[in-house]
Amino acid sequence: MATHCKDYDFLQIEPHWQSFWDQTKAFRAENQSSLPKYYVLDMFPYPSGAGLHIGHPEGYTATDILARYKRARGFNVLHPIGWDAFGLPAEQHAVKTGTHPASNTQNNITNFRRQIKALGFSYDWDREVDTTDPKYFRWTQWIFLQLFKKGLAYVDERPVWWCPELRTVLANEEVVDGKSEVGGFPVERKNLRQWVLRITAYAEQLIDGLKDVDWPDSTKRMQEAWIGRSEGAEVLFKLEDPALGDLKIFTTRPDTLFGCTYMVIAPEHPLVDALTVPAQREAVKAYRFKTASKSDLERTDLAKDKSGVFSGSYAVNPINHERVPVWIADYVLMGYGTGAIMAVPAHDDRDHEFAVQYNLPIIRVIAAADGSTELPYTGDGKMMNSPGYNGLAWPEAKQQITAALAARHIGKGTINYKLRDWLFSRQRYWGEPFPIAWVSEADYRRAAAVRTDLPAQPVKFAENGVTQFALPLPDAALPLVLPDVQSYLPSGTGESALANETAWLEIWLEVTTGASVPATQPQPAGPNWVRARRETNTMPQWAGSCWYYLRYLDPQNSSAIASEAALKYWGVPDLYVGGAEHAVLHLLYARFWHKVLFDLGVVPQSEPFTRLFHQGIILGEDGVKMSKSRGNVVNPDDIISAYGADSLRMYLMFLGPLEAMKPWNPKGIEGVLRFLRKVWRECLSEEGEPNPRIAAGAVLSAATEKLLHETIKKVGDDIEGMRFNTAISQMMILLNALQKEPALPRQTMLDVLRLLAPFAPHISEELWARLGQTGSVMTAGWPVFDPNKLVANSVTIVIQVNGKHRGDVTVPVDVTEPELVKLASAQPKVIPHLTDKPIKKTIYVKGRLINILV
RNA sequence: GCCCGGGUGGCGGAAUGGUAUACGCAACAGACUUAAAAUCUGUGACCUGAAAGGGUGUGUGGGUUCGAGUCCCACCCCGGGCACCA
Repeated sequence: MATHCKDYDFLQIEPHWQSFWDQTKAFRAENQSSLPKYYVLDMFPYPSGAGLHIGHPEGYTATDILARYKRARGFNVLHPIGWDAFGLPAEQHAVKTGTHPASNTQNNITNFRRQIKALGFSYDWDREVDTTDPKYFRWTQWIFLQLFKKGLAYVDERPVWWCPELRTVLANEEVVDGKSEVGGFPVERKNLRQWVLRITAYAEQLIDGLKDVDWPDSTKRMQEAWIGRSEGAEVLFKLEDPALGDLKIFTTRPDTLFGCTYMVIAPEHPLVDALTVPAQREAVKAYRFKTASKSDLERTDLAKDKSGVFSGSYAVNPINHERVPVWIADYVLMGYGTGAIMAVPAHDDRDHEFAVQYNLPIIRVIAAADGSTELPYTGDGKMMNSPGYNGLAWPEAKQQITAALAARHIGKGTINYKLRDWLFSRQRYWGEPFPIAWVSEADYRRAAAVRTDLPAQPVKFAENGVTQFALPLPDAALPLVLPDVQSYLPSGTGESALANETAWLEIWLEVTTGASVPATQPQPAGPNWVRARRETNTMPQWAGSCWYYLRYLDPQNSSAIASEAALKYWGVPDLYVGGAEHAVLHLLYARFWHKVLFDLGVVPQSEPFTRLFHQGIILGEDGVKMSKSRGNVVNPDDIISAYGADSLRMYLMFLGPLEAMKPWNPKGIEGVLRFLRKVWRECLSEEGEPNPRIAAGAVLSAATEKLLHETIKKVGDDIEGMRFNTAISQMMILLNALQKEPALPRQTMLDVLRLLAPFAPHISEELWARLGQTGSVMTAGWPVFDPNKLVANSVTIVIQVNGKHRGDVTVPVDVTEPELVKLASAQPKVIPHLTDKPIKKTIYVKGRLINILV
C-alpha cells in the first residue's frame, strides 16, 4: 500500500496517496446514513486562466482539516467543490480569440481541478458542480422562474455604464475615473431595460435573520449597514399653491418639526417644474443641467460643497403653519425616501452646512444636556421652542408628534431602507439566459388562458410606444441554452451578442410547452403558437453562486434542485469559509434566494449559512498584496514541487490566525518541512524501516505522557475553534518532547499520526501504513485523551511579593495557602524581600501563584 | 466624516486578569563530519552590575486592581468597510 522510499520523498508519496483516495472514493458522502452529518463548504472558485491563487488553498486547507477531523470523529461529512464558471474574463477572451467561452472555461477548470487534487483536499468529486453546465443552470433558471411567478422580478429602465468605443456595457468595477478600465475610453450613463429583483421585499427578514447566525460581527454589521433600516415618519407639507397638493417628505426626526426652516427636493423630483416660479426658471434649469451632467462619481466626490437653488415656492409647516421656502439641491437623493426633506439646520450637519451657505434661518429645538449652545447639535436632549412638547426627551416627542400627525392624517410612522432592488441583468453573452420570451398583450392573454404559472401581475415593458409582456417558459422547457454565435461582441445597441442571433431570438413559441421554431419559418399549426422575441439579457455571475450549496446535496437530480430527503438530511452548511470581500453582496443575495425558497417550501430552513468564517488575505513577501505587476505572487504549483503539499498546507495554517492578514515568508515553510521530516524520522529508520525506538512495551515519562494527553485535547479543541496555528505549535512541542524520550510506545506514534492526519494527510497515511497499520489513517478514528492524565500531582507556583515576581516553588497540588506561604517565605530569593516587613495579606491563585503583600 | 479590526523581540506570531515573548523563521556559538548539507545542543528584549542581583519593558498618556498585553478613559498610527440615505 505504502511507497518504499527511505527518505521523506513527498513527490513520490503525495501522488501515491492522492490516487489511492481517488480510486477508493475515500471522500464520498452518502446521502443515506445513520451517522450525524457535517456539511463544510468552501466558497467555490472562479476558474481563471491564471490558475489557483495561494489564497484559495488557505481557506480550503482550513475546511479540509475540519472535514477530515469530523470524519475521524464519526461524522458523515459533506465536503464538495465546484466551479463558478460564468464570468467576464472568459467572455473577453472569447471576444478576442473568437473561440467559445465554454472551451476556455473547461480548460481552466481542468487546470484548477489538477491543482486542487495536488493539494490533497478531501472533496467528494462525485458532487462537483459547474454553473455553466446546462444541467446545473437549468435550476438557476428554475429558481428565477419561481421568483418571477412570485412577483419578485420586474423590468425597469435603469442607468448602466455604457462605453461607446467598446460597444459594451461595463460593470461598476470596470469603470475607473469615468473611463473604461480596458483601453481608457470614456463611458457614459445610459438607460437600458433591466431585470430587477425585489430584494427590498425581504429587507426586514434579511435584518432579522442575522440574529440567528454565527457570523463575524463585522460582517453582520456590514449587512445591517447595507440594508440600512431607519425608522421615522412621512409627513405631508401643504404647498402654498393649493393646486399643487402636498409635498411628502421622509424624516427620522419628526420631533424636530418645529425646527424646520426650509425644505429641499431632489433635482429629479417630479414637482420641480411645478414649484419653480417664473423668476427662478432659468436658475433652476441651469442647476438641473449641471447636476444631471455630473456622474454619480462626481456627485459623491463633490460631497464637500453643498449647492442648490431656490424654487421660489413655499410650503406650510403642518405643526406651526409657518411658511417655509422650498429649495432644490442635489444633496437630497431621489432614490431614497420620498426625494424630499424638511431641513432642520439646527440638528443636522448637512442642513446646517446648506443653511449657512445660503443664509437660511436656524432654529434650535433640542437643548443640549450640558447646556452648550453649539450648532448643529445631534446629541440627546430635551425639547425646546416646540409649544406643547417642551421639556420632553426627544424620543418621547418623536412618538407623540408622529401620533399627532397620524391623527390629522398628514403623517405616519414609516421605515425606510437604503437597500435597493437588485439589478439582475447583464448585457452579456456568457451567462444564464433568462427563460423569458417577450410577446404582445394579446398573445400574453392567450397564454394566460392556458397557463397557471404566470405571476399575479404581468411583467411588461413599454418601448417606442409598444408594450411587450414577459412570458416565462414553462418549467419543462428548461434549460434554455445559449445559442452558438458568430461573434461574442455585444450588438452595439446595448444588447448582448444574443441580439444578433435572429434564428434563436425571433421565434414562434408554443406557450404551453415552450417549444420554438425560428420566426423565419411558417407559423406551426396549433392554437398555442405565438410570435415571440427572446430576452437577450443574461444573468449576473451572482446567480449561479446564489444556490450552489444546495445543488451539492444531490447534484445529479434531474427532477428537482435536490431531493426532499437530501435537503432534509444535509440541510444547510454547518460551516462556510470564504473571503470577507463577499461579506455583503454574495452573502446577501444568497440569503435572499434562500428565504424565497424557504417561503416556497423548497428548503426547510430560513437561513443558508449558520456559521461563517472569513480567512484573511496572504500578502506577498514584501508585505503588500500579491500582484503580477509587483512580482510577489506565490504559485502553489512551485511550492508543492519544492516542499510538498503537506508542507504547504501546514505552513498556510501555521502562518498565523486564519482570519488575519499575514505576509508569506519563503523561509518559514522550511520550518514545517523540518517538522514533517522529524515526524518521519521518529517513525522510520534511515533504511525506511520502523524506528527501533518504537516498542510496544515502551513507557513515556510522566511529563511527556501528560503532554501527549494535553496535545490530544488541545489539537481537537483548536480545530473546532479554527485555531490551526496553535494546534500545529502544540504538535511541534509534543514532537520535541518525544524526541527526547529513550523509547516510544507504538501507540503514542499512532496517536501522533492520527492528530497530524487532518493537517498533513499524505505523510500521515504513509507512516501509518509503514508502521504496519492496515487501512487508512482516516478511518482509524480520533485519539482520546484521559482527563486524569491532565492533572499533575505537583505544580510550580509563582511567588510574588507586592505583585513582583520573586521566584517560584514546586509544591504538591493540594498544598494549602498557609503551607505555601511558609514554603515561599523560606525561598532564598524571597527572604530579602520579606525581612523586617510584616505580611499584611496573601493572595493565592490555586495552582498558579501566591502574592505576598507586605 | 462615520462604523469595524489591529499595534507584543530582527521577522510571523503565543499568552482563562496571574512567570510576557510559547511555537516557528532568521542570527550566533558548539557537537557530529576531511568538508559541506542534514541533524542535534545551547544563546538570544533593554538598562545596570564582575557576578548574584536590581531596574525598565506589549503604540502614547492616564485610571481600576494585590496584580493589566488583557478591563476602563483619552489620544496617535496602520488595515478594512461605508459615504450627502434625511
